[in-house]
Amino acid sequence: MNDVARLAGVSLGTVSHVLNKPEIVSAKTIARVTAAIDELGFVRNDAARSLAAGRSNTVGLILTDVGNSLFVDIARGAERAASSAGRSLLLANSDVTFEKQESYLDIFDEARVAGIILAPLDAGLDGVDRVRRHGRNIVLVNYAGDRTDCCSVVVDEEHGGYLAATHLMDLGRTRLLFAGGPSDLHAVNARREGAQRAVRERGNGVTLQVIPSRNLKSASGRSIGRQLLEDGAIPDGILAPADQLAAGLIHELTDAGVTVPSDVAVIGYDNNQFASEAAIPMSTVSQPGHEMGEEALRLLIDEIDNPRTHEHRRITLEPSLIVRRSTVAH
Amino acid sequence: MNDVARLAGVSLGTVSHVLNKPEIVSAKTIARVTAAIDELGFVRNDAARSLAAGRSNTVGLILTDVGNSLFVDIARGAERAASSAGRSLLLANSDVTFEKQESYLDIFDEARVAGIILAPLDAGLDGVDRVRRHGRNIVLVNYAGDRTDCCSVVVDEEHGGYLAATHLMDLGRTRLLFAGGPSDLHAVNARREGAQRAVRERGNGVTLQVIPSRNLKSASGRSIGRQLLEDGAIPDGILAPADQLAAGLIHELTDAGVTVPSDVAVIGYDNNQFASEAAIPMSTVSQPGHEMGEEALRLLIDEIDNPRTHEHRRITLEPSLIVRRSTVAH
DNA sequence: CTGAAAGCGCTTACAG
DNA sequence: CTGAAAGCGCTTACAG
Repeated sequence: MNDVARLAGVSLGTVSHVLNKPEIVSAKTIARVTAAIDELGFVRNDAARSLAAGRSNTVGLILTDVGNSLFVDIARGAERAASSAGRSLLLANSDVTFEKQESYLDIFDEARVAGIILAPLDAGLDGVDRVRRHGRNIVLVNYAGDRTDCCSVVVDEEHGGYLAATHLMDLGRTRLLFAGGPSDLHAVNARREGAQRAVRERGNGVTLQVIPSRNLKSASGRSIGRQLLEDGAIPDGILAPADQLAAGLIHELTDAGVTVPSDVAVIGYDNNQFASEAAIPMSTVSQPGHEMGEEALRLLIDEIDNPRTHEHRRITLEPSLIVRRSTVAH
Repeated sequence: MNDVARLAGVSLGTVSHVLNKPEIVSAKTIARVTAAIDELGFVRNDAARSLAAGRSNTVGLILTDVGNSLFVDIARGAERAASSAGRSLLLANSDVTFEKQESYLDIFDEARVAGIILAPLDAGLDGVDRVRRHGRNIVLVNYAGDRTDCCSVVVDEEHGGYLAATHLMDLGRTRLLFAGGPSDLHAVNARREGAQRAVRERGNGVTLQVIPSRNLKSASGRSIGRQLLEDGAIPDGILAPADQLAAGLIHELTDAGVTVPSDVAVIGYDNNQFASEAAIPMSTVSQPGHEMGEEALRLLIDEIDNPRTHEHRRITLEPSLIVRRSTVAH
């Protein structure tokens, strides 16, 4: 920057002003300085800038699982909102690992980013406190426990379960199964409760069985499918709290000659990319990932820009039903 | 850090030494300093550290498309290698957009990261030059054009096409189709050439037709499928240069009553996550994403740590064939 | 093994 | 509108 100032024949401070507050600099000076910048190929040192300014321009986003397209959508939404707010967005993947989540929180904390958006694991929100004590702004997305001391963007998981169960009952299914999911996962519980409420409200002799599983992966779906086949008691409607799990289930059942959707209608959750690509395109409950990312970033920017007046709030978005051939033949 | 020094009763420099070169500090001092750090909840300011040290500890990775699980694998591999090298890895998603790729290069450049791993678009490698002129270390992954002035990790795409075609011929297929892909994409061309070489070497009256498409998405596969059905000339073996495209193709054909694999065997490319989850699990050519990420990070670290002795090289990894039910019924 | 001091490259009141 | 100068929080020779 010194070189730029010398070449342009102005002082250091003026170059800085051109970069940060061009509106207070004369057009002529701006032209001279930008010409010098181009000639020298100058790139501002962001470390020095952050240090001197006491704040950074970048925002960090920690995702639970980039293998799940929901989080990719969140990232895209956040990225769009960030670039229209003139901020850069850096990503980190905690890969469903608590230690990595904590480690990335610390990395962003050390980097003195302007703020952090965290899609947290159920495992614990301790890191959030640690980072907030250092004055870091943080917004939670996708899961927020019962925290009200920071902003969050969540989806009404209970309603998602309700939508799925209602859909199956509308199709005349009466022997329902909520298949899979660890029972210590908040989202899974909420989705199950929504399904149970739908069945309760509808009454009419509809039953809802529940079979938990260790995780939400395809293999869990397969093993539940095997179990159903062994017991010989196949339900006529299945709700799975994850598309992957639903895919494994469909797989196992159709391999054994069970027909989807006529024998059993199956609905997943998350509207993952592959849900529409499967040979039997999958009905699912879709979460508005883009919107989640955008809203989260907007809340964060508000907190950064208006530290005084900012009020923490929780935005709850609604999931939507997507009907494909795993529940309704065409 | 000043507060830490005061509380521990040592000088600033000593605190810094405890953090960076504990081996030259006495055990007693280390204990006192770490106690003070814990008590104060001190977190080192990375901007100041980078500025003073003249280098950063973090490495940036720019991915083409986090929606493609190949890139997620690359990120995981790089992440693992980074953490075992004591570096932090920050991700950015260029989302198959040239402007975003360039913008993230600049962001990492401004941040003075220790190095950048770029999975570049075919569109152009100009940004690479710009960033290298600023002394930034950069390693290319997945595609490198003909650059030899920086390290790169690529996969033998031609061999992948060869593997796929050979597999189909081994199954006795004689009327092959290389389906889809824009012909200006390097990877697509290389895969097609590999397939053509396999057919040429094998001879034996095997034919290989080529139908290009605008992109590699599922919809392109569907439209090629429709075209084949209209023409009434269904090949008995299809190679697609992307799993998504293959999925669309399989979809369209099976909907019309064509049986996969008995009527036509279909093989995709990339071993995306959904390839194994599909109702007809898909044969595909797998690229060693984890290894690509690890090797790229290793090359980068070598360049960072040994600026004098480092020699640029290109590592070419081999793809492998994964056989599933879209080519071989069980 | 420890401390004092210069310096990294910027930003930002402040004075003019 | 522009310039001179202090200071952001560290690292790192250097001296002891």
